[in-house]
Amino acid sequence: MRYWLMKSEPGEFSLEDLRRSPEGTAAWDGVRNFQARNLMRDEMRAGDTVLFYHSNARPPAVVGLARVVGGAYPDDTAWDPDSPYYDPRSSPENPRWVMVDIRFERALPAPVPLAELKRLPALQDMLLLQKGQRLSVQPVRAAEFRAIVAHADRLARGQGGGGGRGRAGRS
DNA sequence: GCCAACGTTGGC
DNA sequence: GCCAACGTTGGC
Repeated sequence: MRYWLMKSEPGEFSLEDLRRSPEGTAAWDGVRNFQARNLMRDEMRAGDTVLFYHSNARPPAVVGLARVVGGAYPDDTAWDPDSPYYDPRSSPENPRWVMVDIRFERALPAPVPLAELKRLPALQDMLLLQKGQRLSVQPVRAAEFRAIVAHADRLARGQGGGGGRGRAGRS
């Protein structure tokens, strides 16, 4: 099972929008970048876990978890002239873009803002944090995934920081 | 709103 | 194949 991070602008499609979708499931359409497409098409599998990231938000943050429902299939919004994702170079006979279905899993107990991610030593090499990096679909290492979820739990308990281990011997 | 960084396009 | 121009992403 692999881990991914997928970006969406909450004004376009938020984690809450996913939660309210039928069966909590929606097609991740509109990806128009070859590298992101190839990852969805060639690497994503049913059962993979997705970190749902709100980009262009205040603050930008990882806000929840989702599950990949199945493998990639043609993105039909590319064939719709009325769609903002229309691409005349794609056709049903020769689809250029693909999408996957993802299902809402849960909101994190607290969003983990980008600034917090940057503070965590375990995430120093995370793709999201590399300069100039802007892939909307990106692989995440298992250790990175665990660090983010653990930090969300810490933030929810109001323990904020350090990015380190929990305090020992609390009473 | 600004702008750095990046991807894509298309002329040559 | 090169590369300038352009459009987009996305944090700030």
